[in-house]
Amino acid sequence: MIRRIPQARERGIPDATVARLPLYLRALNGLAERGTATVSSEDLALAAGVNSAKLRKDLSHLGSYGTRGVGYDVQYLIYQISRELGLTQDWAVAIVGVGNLGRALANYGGFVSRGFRVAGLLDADPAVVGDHIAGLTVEHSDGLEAVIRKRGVSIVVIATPATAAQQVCDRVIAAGVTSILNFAPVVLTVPDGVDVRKVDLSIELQILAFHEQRKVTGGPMMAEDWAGEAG
Amino acid sequence: MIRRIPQARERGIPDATVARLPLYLRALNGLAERGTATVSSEDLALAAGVNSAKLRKDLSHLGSYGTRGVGYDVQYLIYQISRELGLTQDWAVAIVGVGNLGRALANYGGFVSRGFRVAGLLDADPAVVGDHIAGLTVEHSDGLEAVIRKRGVSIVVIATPATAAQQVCDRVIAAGVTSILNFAPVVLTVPDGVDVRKVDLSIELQILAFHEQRKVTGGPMMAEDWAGEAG
DNA sequence: GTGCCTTTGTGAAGCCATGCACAAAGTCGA
DNA sequence: TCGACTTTGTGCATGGCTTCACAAAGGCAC
Ligand SMILES: NC(=O)c1ccc[n+]([C@@H]2O[C@H](COP(=O)([O-])OP(=O)(O)OC[C@H]3O[C@@H](n4cnc5c(N)ncnc54)[C@H](O)[C@@H]3O)[C@@H](O)[C@H]2O)c1
Ligand SMILES: NC(=O)c1ccc[n+]([C@@H]2O[C@H](COP(=O)([O-])OP(=O)(O)OC[C@H]3O[C@@H](n4cnc5c(N)ncnc54)[C@H](O)[C@@H]3O)[C@@H](O)[C@H]2O)c1
Repeated sequence: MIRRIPQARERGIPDATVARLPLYLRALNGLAERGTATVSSEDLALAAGVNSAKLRKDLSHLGSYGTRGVGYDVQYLIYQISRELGLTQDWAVAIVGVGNLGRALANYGGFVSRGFRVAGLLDADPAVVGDHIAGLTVEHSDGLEAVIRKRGVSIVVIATPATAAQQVCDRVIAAGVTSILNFAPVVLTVPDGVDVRKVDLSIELQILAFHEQRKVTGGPMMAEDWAGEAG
Repeated sequence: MIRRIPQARERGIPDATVARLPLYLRALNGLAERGTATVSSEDLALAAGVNSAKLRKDLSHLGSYGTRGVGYDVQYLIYQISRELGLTQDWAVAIVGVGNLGRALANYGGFVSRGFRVAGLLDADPAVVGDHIAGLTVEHSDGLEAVIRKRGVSIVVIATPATAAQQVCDRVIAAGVTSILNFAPVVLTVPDGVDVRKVDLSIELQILAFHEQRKVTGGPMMAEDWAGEAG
């Protein structure tokens, strides 16, 4: 469940816009690497895979950073979006649950390059505790609260089995964390002010299957034949 | 974008509804495991973390499967949603790119339990080819098209580096695949009729960082109105 | 400076999703 | 059988998001 953050309206940036800013940032970084100095909304929209009017409206929420007749300065826009997203500062992230998925995340370099620093790996399994992964040592989740407080962890990634997720969630919130990324297939219950985002790969596959089924058969199998089966 | 022709029949289920059906299904399975026979929209909505009116409207798109005064039959609703999502049939999935993430996905049991069968693991690295993971042998991605055709793969998961993603995408589409789940941080260009869903963990973290920053400082660092807020 | 050309920023319209509120429909006990 | 009670299914209002279309703004050539 994703709770709405009332504060997001303080500067009036719609949630839909915030969700696209990282997309623009990625496209801009690609342009910067190729040495592009300025880019029009049309070209940037193409690179980001969105409508150009939508892109302009999104960017207008941050300020008037474009030049009419020219476009946007790539470097300047990268900075402005990064600042708006809070990527100009360093975020300490802890990963709880170092199984298949937790290891993949720990080894992933794409986080660090975006200002996210993995500051702790925690697991409840003694067989896993002590493992060295990506330069870190897995610690026992008994020390979860201590790790969060001592290392200034502000974002926690939950990659435990579903049965442990709510318990872990409660503990990290009690320790002061208000931003959680949840991979466990369970609806987390959290108090107001805590932001939970979820990633459920199984749901994505199911959505694909829905559309795939429609392409092949035009709908659920034998839809009409089943109409009278209820009751 | 895919344009749908509205039929006289209620075959047009809104995307927002489709995206929630797996959520309901998960909640229903939890209820079924605990032996619950019927459930009201209120209770099911609570378990799924949505508004009850929204849940009823979503379910109404599938048909009138509830009983007024009683609620919904758990087993029957599980079947109806599964059928609508196409989970009553078996989907063969191939994972391309067997690195950190690809391995985690291959080892994950949550796919198989929902009707998705991993039918192939493919990688371009000879050092990886031949590895045994979750009962499968990693094959060379040269044989991508053959694997897709021979094993009836209809959904492909791309877990390669970003630089290889578009190329892999083009190949699987040429081989007839029209459903792709992409983990690489790039915008894939595909022809009409091909569905691409993306999962970008980095984007999720950036969205969390945006909200986290607002909680802590009230906005981006060095905001123009910073001085005026003192006092 | 002047005029032309490109591109931004945004008003306005349309679309879709959400959630309230309630009549209709069905259950259940007497 | 009947009436009280519960819960569904949905009409409708509200609000947010998307897209179009264009005036205003700025660069550039001369
Ligand atoms: N692997 C995938 O591709 C994938 C895909 C979708 C969803 N998921 C979900 O992500 C989660 C993790 O998946 P996985 O494949 O890594 O599972 P896993 O079993 O390999 O790893 C889970 C880890 O969490 C640890 N753990 C258990 N309870 C804990 C606790 N209370 N505190 C700290 N650590 C604890 C376990 O010791 C284990 O190391 C699961 O909820 C799974 O459903 C995984
Ligand atoms: N690991 C994570 O947690 C994570 C998180 C977010 C995004 N991603 C993205 O997911 C993708 C995979 O991440 P990873 O950590 O597993 O990377 P990885 O480097 O560990 O694995 C990539 C694999 O793809 C293979 N490969 C390369 N080119 C190929 C080709 N043309 N055909 C087939 N296979 C090919 C490589 O041999 C390698 O085994 C990347 O795009 C990454 O940005 C990963």
